[in-house]
Amino acid sequence: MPTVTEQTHAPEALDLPEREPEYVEFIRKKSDDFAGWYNDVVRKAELADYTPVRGCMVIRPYGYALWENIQAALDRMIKDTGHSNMYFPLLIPESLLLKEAEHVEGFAPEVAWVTHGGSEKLAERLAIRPTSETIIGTLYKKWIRSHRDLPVLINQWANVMRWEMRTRLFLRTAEFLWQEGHTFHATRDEAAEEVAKMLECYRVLAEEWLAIPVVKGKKTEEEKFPGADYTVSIEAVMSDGKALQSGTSHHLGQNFTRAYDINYTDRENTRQFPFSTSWGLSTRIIGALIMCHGDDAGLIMPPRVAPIQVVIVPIYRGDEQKVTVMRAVAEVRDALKPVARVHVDERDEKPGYKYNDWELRGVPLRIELGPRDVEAGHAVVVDRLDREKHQVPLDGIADRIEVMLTEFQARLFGRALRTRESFSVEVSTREELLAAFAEGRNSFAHGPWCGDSACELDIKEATRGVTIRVVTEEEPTGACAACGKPATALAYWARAY
RNA sequence: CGGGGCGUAGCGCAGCUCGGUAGCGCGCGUCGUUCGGGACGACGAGGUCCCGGGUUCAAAUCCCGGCGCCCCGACCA
Repeated sequence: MPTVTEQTHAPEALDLPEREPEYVEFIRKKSDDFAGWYNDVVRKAELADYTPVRGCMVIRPYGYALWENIQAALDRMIKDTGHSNMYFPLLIPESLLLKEAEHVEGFAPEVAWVTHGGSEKLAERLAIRPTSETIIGTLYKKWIRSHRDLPVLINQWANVMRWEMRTRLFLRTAEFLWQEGHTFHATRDEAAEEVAKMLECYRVLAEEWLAIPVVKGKKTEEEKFPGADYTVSIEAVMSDGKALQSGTSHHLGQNFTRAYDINYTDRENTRQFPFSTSWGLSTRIIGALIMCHGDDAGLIMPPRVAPIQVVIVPIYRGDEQKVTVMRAVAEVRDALKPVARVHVDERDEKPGYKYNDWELRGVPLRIELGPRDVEAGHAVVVDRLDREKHQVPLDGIADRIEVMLTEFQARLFGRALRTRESFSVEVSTREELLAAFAEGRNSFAHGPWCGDSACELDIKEATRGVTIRVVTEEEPTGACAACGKPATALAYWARAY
């Protein structure tokens, strides 16, 4: 300890820890206020913002670049599994929407209507699509004639609108972007195969691209899509312990094809109704990414979809150093281009400002390059997950960065998996199930279930909102954890977004 | 749809109780000094105080009526 006469700093500085803060807080703390933290991250990382339009957000360039990367990955999978993209109208005549009873009932409360064209009142009002089964079915009625026309495998990337009571950026907005796949098949089994195949695509997207571990399973009667025979989904656990449905795939049976009179002639020359499916994944998945991976410093982007994977922050003083440093920066940038999405931050700001800024935006790797580094022939690479600083030789830096990005992706997934495990609890009695959610606690509970809707609603009531996210094929052991009746499935209970 | 909160500079807010020149912080612009974890100084630009009525010599402030947004519940990808 320095004596008083040796002090070179303000006296109070001596009482503070030696260590510099690792980051500065510009956003609310995740542990204090999860919802506030989420909002701050979305807006300050410039993913999205509110607009003058009720419940509708603007997706800003950084957020849209992320969505485009997600889209590109999923679009590839959709095409590789034999589907073609097309585009249907935004507006759906009311009469079309009304044909499938359950479907209407499910969506009616949240449909927005167009009632006028110019100054003229329309004879029939038009719904702004909340989903497109009805318009697509109506058109395919014209095009499906023979068993030779099947299967129909199509997808569209579109916006849809649902007049939600309460909205949250990305998680629930009145207008959102998604893809909706729609297929028609000759047999129930073939449609079932399709439903499973597309859910698997969603799992791959979530786990392998977004580093979000998910549970695949079937929705209960309470939670399934209006008009579906059954719905399957991928469920992810956020870092606050709440679950988020992140992609769904529906077996529509013949419900829609009967309602819309879509039929074909089979080999035996008899009239048949095809079986249809639909499946969708929306910009909501970005909300999952944020809540799954983010920390107190902001976002953490999975490298495979990160708009910027590596950011280079040049450090220099004066023009002479600038020339030397920028030459090295250009070399590193060019070396990295073939292996990574790289960005050089040339803004006229101090390095510390840039560090915080890029951490908030979740860029996986940051390269700091200053005169000392150029001199020594290395770069300082800082990892967004643990903020460890690594000295990496400039010679062969691209190979090293490529490996680091791959490792980052795997570590991020591992971390998310551990988070989910920390909320996971196996329950076999009602007491255990209720305890898992006591006093507003969040858990991801799994245990045997009887399959009864009344039982599910009873738990929802008793816990103020806990629902069965999915049930899986796994063989249940023991009696229903909720009510003690014989179990028919293994269920996952959680509070959900 | 129930409950709560808020509309004042780009953003965050104070001022309103008790009417009298519209403020603070951040950000923004110019210049200078700075630059290895959000620097500092000087000067400067920026306002239908959500809208409409009313009271008053005078309204951001008081009264009446709208509108909008956010948060918490019920419903939902």
